[in-house]
Amino acid sequence: MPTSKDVAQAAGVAQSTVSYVLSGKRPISEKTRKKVEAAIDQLTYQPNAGARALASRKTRVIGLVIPFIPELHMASIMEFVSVIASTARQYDHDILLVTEDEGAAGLQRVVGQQICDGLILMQVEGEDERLPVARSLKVPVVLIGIPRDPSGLVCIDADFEMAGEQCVRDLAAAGHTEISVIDWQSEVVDRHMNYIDRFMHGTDTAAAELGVKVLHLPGGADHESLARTVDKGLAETTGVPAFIAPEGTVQDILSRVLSSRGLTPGVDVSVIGSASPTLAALQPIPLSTIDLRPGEVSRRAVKIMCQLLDADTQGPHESLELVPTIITHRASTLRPPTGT
Amino acid sequence: MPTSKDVAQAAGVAQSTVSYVLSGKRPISEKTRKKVEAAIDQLTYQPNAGARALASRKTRVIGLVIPFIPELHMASIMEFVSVIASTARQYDHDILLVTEDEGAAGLQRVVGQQICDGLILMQVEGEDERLPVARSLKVPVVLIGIPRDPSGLVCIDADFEMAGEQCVRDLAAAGHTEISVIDWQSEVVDRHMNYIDRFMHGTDTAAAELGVKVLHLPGGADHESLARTVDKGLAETTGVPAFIAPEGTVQDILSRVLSSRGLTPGVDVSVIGSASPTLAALQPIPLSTIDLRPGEVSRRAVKIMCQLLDADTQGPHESLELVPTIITHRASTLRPPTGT
DNA sequence: ACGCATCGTCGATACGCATCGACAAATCAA
DNA sequence: TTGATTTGTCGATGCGTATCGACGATGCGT
Repeated sequence: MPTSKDVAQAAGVAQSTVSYVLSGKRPISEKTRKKVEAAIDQLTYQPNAGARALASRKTRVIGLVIPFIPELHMASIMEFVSVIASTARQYDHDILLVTEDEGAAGLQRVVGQQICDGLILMQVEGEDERLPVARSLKVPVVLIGIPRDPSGLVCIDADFEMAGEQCVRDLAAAGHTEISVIDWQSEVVDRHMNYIDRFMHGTDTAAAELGVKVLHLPGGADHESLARTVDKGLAETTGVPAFIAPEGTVQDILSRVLSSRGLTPGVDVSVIGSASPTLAALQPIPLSTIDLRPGEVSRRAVKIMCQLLDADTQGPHESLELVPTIITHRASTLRPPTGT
Repeated sequence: MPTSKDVAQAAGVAQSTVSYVLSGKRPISEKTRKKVEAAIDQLTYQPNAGARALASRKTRVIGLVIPFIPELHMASIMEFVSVIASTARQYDHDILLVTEDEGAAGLQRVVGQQICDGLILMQVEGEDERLPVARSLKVPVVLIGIPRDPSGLVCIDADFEMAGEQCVRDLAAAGHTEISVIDWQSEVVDRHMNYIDRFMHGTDTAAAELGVKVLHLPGGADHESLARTVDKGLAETTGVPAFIAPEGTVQDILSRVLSSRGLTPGVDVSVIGSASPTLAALQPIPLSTIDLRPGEVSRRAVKIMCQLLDADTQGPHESLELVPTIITHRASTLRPPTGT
């Protein structure tokens, strides 16, 4: 592997000059720059990351703490991971994976060893054992998710409250007066995922305002328990039933249960799920969705992180950003009565 | 951040002694070791990764090149990623994410900058633009997937041929003589994923041997095109139809199509899908599955990589490892006739 | 008791880059 | 013309660790 010294020699300049050509932190004459760049190309020189990190005290690596809760919809997590990695590259950073099974100690490790300059935590819970650690770390930390006490932390998430409101408003506008909201699976609820409460609060707010009834039902991961849930929802509904299923795994099962009950979404029942536009369109009956915008949340998380890294002002930052959700009507919900 | 020099001072020894305590590469007296370890604890010292990499020429980081093909089943990719990361930690290594959108240049970058000691490539295609690069790199590369020409490469994958055989044998044993194999979606097939051919070859081999008929049908990502495919399969079958759907996204849709055709898996149709045991059990009708063992493949990939890194013998290694697949009977396939 | 191998520790150096101070040359103001 | 600045480059130093050679201390056999 060639070093900057080799480049310097090939270009007939000092090593420091090569460094300045690369960083632009001092003026360099056009002539010298050309020479150096030619030498770099010719040797296919690439700066050594370790040496760079050692000298500059910046690794240009961001640690990404990924959850691995089997109950969660893996596909959506992958969407976060993928977008975060791509976006990081746009800011000339790389992503180091930190798995949950190391727990909070993992955070201390990667920061302590100075493997990365900052951390992004996914799937932050209401009360998260990682929060005290996150607060005490001397590197920027961005949370995806809002803990119960976000003080001293930088958080970003989809606006679940808005999402809940949008769903209820949309169904109410379609003429529904009784709406069943299927909760996340109990395994997830028990982890005190704060976004669940926010979503439910949104549905209730909108319901109270519009004078419609919202029924909260427990979610479930298996066909049978979810079938019971659905039947309960159906039993308590007098008009055309409406379901909101904000979780990916739940909605897959839901649609099957409904069809086994002889109900067709968009005709004698309304269903709103959560999925990307692409996925929604692939369903047998195009699914009306509430888009929680994982891609946008990911992009902004990385952006915030990189801003914090650039600013590198030490003060304990604190901020909270909510990404607006988007509701999209498709064939799985009743059409609003036209006219009037 | 404390350095090994600080530790040395606190323990009253030389910096090099601290280093030897940590690495164990030279004998250290019990007394000195205790002193040093106490100082390490007290200062909560952690070695600086950059400096370590610079001096030792080892980063203890493995680059993981993840695909991001929307057509692929994201959930299963996440399974790979997650297990790879956890396993790497067991070997005291970390995982750096390299996204596909950098293409082959991304590989050169992370290796050239010496951000990582080796690469694991996921989702390797039959003809992959990354292969020539992989061969030319001077670091170990492990491929998950088998390219058409695996010479000079270290590959590991599930034994798709065995999987195809197992599926056909299993259905034949249950009395089926006509079996429909639903291919991967055309977007995936067009990428020349070698595993598809291997799977199909396995089904054909077994079919020829057992004297049963295998019908290959195109997959599809949407309900409508897959429905056509299924109908074609049904039309060409005289007895009880049997379907093999080795792809996650396809099988989800398949089950709905079948139920909309009035067919019940395990009763008047057999279905074999691919899923982890946990997922399979959650289906409305527990799904008979061919387990392609992503977790095991991931673990072995990391293990191979770490062995290559330890051995650090330079010679161009070459190997090919196939992980046996596991077929599991559940309720979605007919029971084999008992007795005789 | 003597040479010799082993043990345990130290000091010095290299790893590749960023950065600071110094300095010569070029530019400018008066 | 001269002093003050700016521009462009160089040399030296430090970042924190691993590792090599050296060296005193210890244990061994004879």
